[in-house]
Amino acid sequence: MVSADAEIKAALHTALQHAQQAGELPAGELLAEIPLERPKDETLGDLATPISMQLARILRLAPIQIAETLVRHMPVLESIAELQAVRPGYINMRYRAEWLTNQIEAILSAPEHFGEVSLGEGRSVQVEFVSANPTGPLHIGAARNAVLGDTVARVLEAAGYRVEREYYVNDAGSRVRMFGETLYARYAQALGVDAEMPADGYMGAYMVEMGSAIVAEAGRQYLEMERSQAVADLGREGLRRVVADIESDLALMGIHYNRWFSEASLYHDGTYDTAIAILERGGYLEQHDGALWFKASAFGVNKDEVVVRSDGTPGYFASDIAYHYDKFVLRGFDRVIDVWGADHQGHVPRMHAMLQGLGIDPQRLTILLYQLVTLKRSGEIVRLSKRTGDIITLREVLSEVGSDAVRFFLLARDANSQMDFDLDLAKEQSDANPVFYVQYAHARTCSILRHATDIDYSAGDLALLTEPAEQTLMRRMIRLPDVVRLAAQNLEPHHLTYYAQELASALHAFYRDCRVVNLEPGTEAITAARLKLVAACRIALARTLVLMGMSAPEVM
RNA sequence: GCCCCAGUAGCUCAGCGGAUAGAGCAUCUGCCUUCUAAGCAGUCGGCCACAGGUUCGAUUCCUGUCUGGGGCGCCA
Repeated sequence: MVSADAEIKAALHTALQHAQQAGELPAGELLAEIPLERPKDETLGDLATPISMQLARILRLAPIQIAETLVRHMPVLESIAELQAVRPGYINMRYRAEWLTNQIEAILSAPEHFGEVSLGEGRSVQVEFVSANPTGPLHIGAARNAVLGDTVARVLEAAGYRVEREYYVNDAGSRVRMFGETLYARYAQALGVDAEMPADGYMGAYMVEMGSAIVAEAGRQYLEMERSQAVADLGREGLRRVVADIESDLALMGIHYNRWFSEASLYHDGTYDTAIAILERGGYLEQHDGALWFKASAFGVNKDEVVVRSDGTPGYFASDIAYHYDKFVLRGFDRVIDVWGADHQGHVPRMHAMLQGLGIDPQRLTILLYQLVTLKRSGEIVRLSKRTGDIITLREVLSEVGSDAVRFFLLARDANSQMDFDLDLAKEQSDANPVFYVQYAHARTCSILRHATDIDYSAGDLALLTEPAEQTLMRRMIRLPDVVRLAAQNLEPHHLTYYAQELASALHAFYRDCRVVNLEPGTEAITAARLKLVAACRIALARTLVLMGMSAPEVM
């Protein structure tokens, strides 16, 4: 699809040069970047540039005078029909009708690609998200991570990146041992043995259930082997089950990973040793107080970080070093995005320092932080704790609220802003819910098209669509690529939710103002044109919903 | 004490240095014999937390203050 923006910016540049050569504008430095914006008020125009205001000081002329001069020198454009210099000094522009309808035709000729932009140019990016400890079911707090990560991945795919989704399975370390101990106790209890729960064990009911389930399948065999062996084996078996549950929970939200990466594998295949040796060679490791430290202070970070504890076991940072060495060096991703809750925010500088220590450009790693979600039920904040078992699981919420609503709600806010997720509200909101508003618009387009199954509208002439509602709808539709670009550039998928509502709104207004399927004689041409528009709009709505990971129902 | 995020309509929140600051919900008022009323139209509602600064121009950038959340472990 032709980029109107690029064409216009180039033309403004040309106009400026011509005006200067003609002596109508004084010589002066040109702006590095030509600003182009979409007026908030759609009646002002489709695009506008405040360039004259920025040039006013450099050229020592009134903005409006510069704007008028530039308009006179603008070359003829494929995308723009009229230019107008107005009030403070804006140049407002309106799309050429033919260009606009061509964009709509383009949607119909490549439906599955509508909204795609070439930003990534085939570069590879790994998005690692959720990665919650596999010691219990996912709780609702993980959902924001899941939605953010998966939607960023979808947006980046649409923006031309080669994307891989990954879940980092923390299957090494002390928590996993504790998990095994807990499961051993629950397993033994299920067999009537009076086993004691470890002091810091996982108290949730799911451990009890898992203990019983393993008894049902495997009998007493773990009681008959050596205890430490049984704890290890049960831990591994329990982990396998929890990971399987996590996988199916996320699948319920349409989230599928390319890879489930084992933390423990980093220590078995030599990755850890290799990565640590690089830091050692660089002189970034230091032994003191019985532990091995990474000298983040060598990179201007205020605190060092423990790599190997004084008891000889590697800490989580040791794994992070090896894991990111694997991501960047062994697998060679151009970019990596780690999605983290804001409670881990303090570690970001040390992650970048560590990459520098490994000789990797830290700019290749983006740590996408999101503020934590507080969960409300009946107006009260619900505390979350895996240890006490007082949790609300993602699965519960999904069955109560549904994947589409969970995704939309969690996506609709900037990751940087805190949010309350009110369970009662999410459940109650059925018809007043923006989720249904958008999906209903899609269902409505399908409904219209069902009424026209006998009509061949392939030759419909979009030039006939001159009603304001038709014009507005077309303009909203072709904005999707801009939204994708914005969301991909800033890693801000929440823009999609606002766009979706605006697009749906335009469709509903069109439905009110313009009768589509009309069987009266003499209306064939306009009916065909409108059907074509509706068909294209259905694609735009469906693509938007798909980008948000939501379903696009044909009937509601 | 130091670091990070936020403070915009009654509520939940958008707003990439530019025009009269927007949406949904809530309030109030209209609109279904015609392609789905899960819809549409209208109404009410704002010292953009506060104080300075930079700028032709600040809700947006900078500094400080206040308020809320998160962090400052040989936890992850």
